[in-house]
Amino acid sequence: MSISKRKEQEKIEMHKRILNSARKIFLEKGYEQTSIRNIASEISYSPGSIYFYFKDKSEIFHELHKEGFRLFLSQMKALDVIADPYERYKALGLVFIRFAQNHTDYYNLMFLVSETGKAQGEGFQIAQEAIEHLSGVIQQCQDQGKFVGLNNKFFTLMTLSLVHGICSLYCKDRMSGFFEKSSEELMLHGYETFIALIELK
Amino acid sequence: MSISKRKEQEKIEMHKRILNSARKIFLEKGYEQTSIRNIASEISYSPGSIYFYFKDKSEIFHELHKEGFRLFLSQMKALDVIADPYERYKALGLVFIRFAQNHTDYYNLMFLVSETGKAQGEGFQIAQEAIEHLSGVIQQCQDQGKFVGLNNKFFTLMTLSLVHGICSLYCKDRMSGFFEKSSEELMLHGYETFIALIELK
DNA sequence: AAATATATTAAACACTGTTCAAAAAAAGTT
DNA sequence: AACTTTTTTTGAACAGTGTTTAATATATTT
Repeated sequence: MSISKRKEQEKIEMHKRILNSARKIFLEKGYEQTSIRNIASEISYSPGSIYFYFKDKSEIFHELHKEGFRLFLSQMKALDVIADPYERYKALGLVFIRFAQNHTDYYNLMFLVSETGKAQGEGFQIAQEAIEHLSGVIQQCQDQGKFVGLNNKFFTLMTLSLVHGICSLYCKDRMSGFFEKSSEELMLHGYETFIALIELK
Repeated sequence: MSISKRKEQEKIEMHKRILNSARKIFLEKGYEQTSIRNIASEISYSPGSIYFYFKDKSEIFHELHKEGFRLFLSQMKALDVIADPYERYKALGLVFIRFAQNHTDYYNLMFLVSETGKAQGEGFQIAQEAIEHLSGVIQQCQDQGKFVGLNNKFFTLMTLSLVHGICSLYCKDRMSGFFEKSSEELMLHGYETFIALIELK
């Protein structure tokens, strides 16, 4: 029994080792520029071996995709300590922005790389969890008389779009050069302008 | 003289023929899934010949990239007939959304495909033209007492982020499934929620 | 020790972007 | 018309890609 357990453990560790190698290269070079052969040689394995642990390249990607979302969700939920819903709402946007800044490569992997073209099935679920969290906080704001007369779901979508838009422009480097300030500053200024808009509502 | 002119004409037409083939495949399959061999075989040419007319794959892409921006800019400028700046501002967002709907593949090519990683140099310029156009319309709104006390550039960036965010989610198919409505409806509802927010400003 | 199950590999297949020497076609010159 | 030069086109080659698979090595069980 302990032998088969050890075997299982070793299989899990191999799984991890591949994922570590893949994470490093994926985050560094992006989806297309990462090859199975690169991932394998990084851990001194043959390319074929990878396929013993993963169905294909896309499955490795999805694992990291989910990983990114788990990290992201944990940073969102860390804000639960903020008592006031509206303050929490505002902080949520900043979590988004900070995540895009500190984990640009993850952000790309999670939101901007398309690979299969189709929606991500599994990772899809955890993404939805993040959205429902945001929606819940907005509901709490509305319960306190904020954003009255505005549909909760549409407002959630709008908030999401705005923050994602800022982060997308940042991650694709479409922001620098447009104005004189740094991209990091611009993200915050853009978000603050949005906050200034809803401040009265 | 007329011979060399004809030669030149033929070279231009070959250029066009390659671009037509490339456009078809690029818009259908995206950047990575389009191969030089595909483009060539579509017009019954050898792969090597493509390189007589274009430096590399990326140059073909950039040509289409610029093409998309020209189309986009023309749709923006068609709104110049709207006299009221604020009405024009609102319509500009809808142009964005409609463009993403009607030319999803162009939108992907223009804003979401990254290929080189670096900012697009040439196509960059025409993108900036679109931004300055938006900024100008916002300035006209501010001249009429709208959006007072808000920095023009930051407000431009915010508007751009919001609309681009909506379109990005749409184009990457990250919108359907979240709520019960169709993606097309959601785009409009999201934008209308934003408009409802700034209506009072 | 033999048989079985598991894990790993190298080679192969059909692709990719790109280069380049050779061939073909067209144009210019005598 | 024949010869030369230039322009255009080609197909093979190179180094790379994801993936499959038959052969091999390792480890476990009998």
